[in-house]
Amino acid sequence: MANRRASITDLAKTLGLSPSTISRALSDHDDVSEATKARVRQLAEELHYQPNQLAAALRRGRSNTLGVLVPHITGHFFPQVVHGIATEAAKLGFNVMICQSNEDARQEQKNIDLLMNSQVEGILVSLANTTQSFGHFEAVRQQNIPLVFFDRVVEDFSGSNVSAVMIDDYQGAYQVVTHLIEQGCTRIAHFTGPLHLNIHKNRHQGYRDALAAHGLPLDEELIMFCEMSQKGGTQAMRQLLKLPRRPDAVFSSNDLAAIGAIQAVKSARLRVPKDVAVVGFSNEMFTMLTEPMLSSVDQRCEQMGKTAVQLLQKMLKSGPNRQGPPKPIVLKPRLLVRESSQRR
Amino acid sequence: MANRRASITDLAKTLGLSPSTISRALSDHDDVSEATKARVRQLAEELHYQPNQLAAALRRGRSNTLGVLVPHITGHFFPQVVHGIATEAAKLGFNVMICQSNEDARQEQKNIDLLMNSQVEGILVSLANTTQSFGHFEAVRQQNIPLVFFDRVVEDFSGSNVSAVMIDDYQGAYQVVTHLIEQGCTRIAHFTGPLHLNIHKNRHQGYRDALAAHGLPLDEELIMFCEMSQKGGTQAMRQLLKLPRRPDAVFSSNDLAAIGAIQAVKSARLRVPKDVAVVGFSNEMFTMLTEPMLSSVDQRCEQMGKTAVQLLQKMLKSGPNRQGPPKPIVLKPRLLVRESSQRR
DNA sequence: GTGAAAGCGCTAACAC
DNA sequence: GTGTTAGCGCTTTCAC
Repeated sequence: MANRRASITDLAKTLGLSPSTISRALSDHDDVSEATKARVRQLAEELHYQPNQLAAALRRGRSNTLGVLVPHITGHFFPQVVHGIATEAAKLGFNVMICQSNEDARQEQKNIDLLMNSQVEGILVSLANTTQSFGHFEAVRQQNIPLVFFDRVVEDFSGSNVSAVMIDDYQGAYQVVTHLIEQGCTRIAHFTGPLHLNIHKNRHQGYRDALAAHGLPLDEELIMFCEMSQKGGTQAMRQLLKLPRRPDAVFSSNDLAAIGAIQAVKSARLRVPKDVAVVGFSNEMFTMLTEPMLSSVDQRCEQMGKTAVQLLQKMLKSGPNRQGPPKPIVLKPRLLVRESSQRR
Repeated sequence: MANRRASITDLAKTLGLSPSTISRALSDHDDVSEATKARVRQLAEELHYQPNQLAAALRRGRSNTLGVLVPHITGHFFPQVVHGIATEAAKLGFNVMICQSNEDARQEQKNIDLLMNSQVEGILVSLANTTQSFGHFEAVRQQNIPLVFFDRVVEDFSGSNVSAVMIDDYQGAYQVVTHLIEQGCTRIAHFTGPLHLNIHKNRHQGYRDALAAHGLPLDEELIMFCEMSQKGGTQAMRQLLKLPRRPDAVFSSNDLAAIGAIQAVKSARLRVPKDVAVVGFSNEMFTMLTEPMLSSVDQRCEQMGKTAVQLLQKMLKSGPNRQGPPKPIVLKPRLLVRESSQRR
């Protein structure tokens, strides 16, 4: 019943040729006559011959597969990056194996092993947020399997086949604040999450530096450490509006809290952006749905995936005998100015 | 330089044992002495031995890998389903290879071939919307590779190793309309996209039948064929509000248009849900962010992915000698009543 | 232009 | 308990 697949040996027997000739014909090798190629191709077609990639990969020592390890495939960011990875990988002729660490260091380790056992040719990783030690990547480095970290990277992990792609959060924040200043805002508040997370730390620093660069004073009471949810944003905004001198703008470290801020401003009968301009971060899908539409920062998720694959490809092509690994790439985020911050 | 990986043969030589013993020891086979197992394991550890899955898979004729083919990994729905698939597959010990058809029938075909060549043990597919013919699935059926369609299924494609998972759109719509009627609404409008798409057709039918079942008249002027975007929803709602007898509720076939409707109602100085109750479909992330929060229908995306994998597993375990394939599974959607439709 | 032969790394049937 | 042997399906030298 289970119609065994036709193999090269089968084709060979049927045509009275040797397996090697069949193999060569199928891969369009120069030194097979056109006539033979034609016969082979036709029979392959008829029998629905499907080359066994496993066998080919084993023989060649190349699996043609890339491994991807992400914390999860939910929310806004990772699906988009994965989409970018899958698309670029397909373009370059790679298959993609995807694993999730579920933000768990142990699963991350197991998945790294799994990917290596599956003989992937390269690995793309975004770290689980519980990962503290990096022994499991040591093995990857030792085997000289090209490794690209994206977004959540190990800063001090280098090697001849290791690279990284990140987004410049600092720069994104800096752009936001500069933009707000250009719109005439002078008391710019900042919503941030815990600063031990890089994304918040860098955005926070960009905020401070942009203020300083434009000669604006830093008012600590405008910096709100809040839960970065809609509710958190609403609460933080309510507090700010009670200040004797209330802010005329908010830069929120994510979009959710920014939306909360807009809602709080509106329910205080103030106007966005006239009384308070608001800018978020990440360019989530729903930024287009609010009234007014929320200005935000595009993190170029797909580009990140694409770039990560390209880095991998570069390492694969040049082999380990090279002047160091490709430099880490830092993507420039794009400020998207929408209604919530456009005052003139 | 490229530290070749240790192989079973290497372990065998080092320990003065035969490869088969090593293999058995590593897979914890009963008839290897504990002493030997211990020695083998220790050496394996030391040398960072990683079994070559490719070779094992080739030999066993089982790759331990499932293939997933989706139109794309963007938006709300597919990432969630893929997440469900990946999670369940990992739980059952499968790797997952993911491809995107980009809504293109030709790429779909190529990817199916690719997955088969990669010797996946089963395939999960959601059809590209351009797919008209199904020859490429014929090959899968012939090879007896278990195949599960999810969400976008081929209705009349059956086989001993083919099954499907869908969501009951009709039922979801029916629930929505029943709920609105229970809230006291009597003139319930419906926003729908083109009816040649199954999702819209079924939701539309659910709408009609629910009205009829509760003895409410069907008013064709309340059925709006509109673009299912925020803007489309706004425009459709504006038109409806101009009617002599305006509707007191809207059931939109998706969330985006529902949000548009809410905005139109609000800017007409009417209130949601008091004057017009609104319910969407799909339970997108942003339904929680609107004011009032949007009632919607949860499509149970993750559950769909999980169920699809379980169906595959069932076919794999029982083999082809069975009384027909597992029955297609139709998931019951869940109505989530939020503020936008709660009138009492 | 084609064939013979070896072997990728692993497993499993069969010996002892 | 352990070893011997063969082979999964393919590619690739080396021969002719």
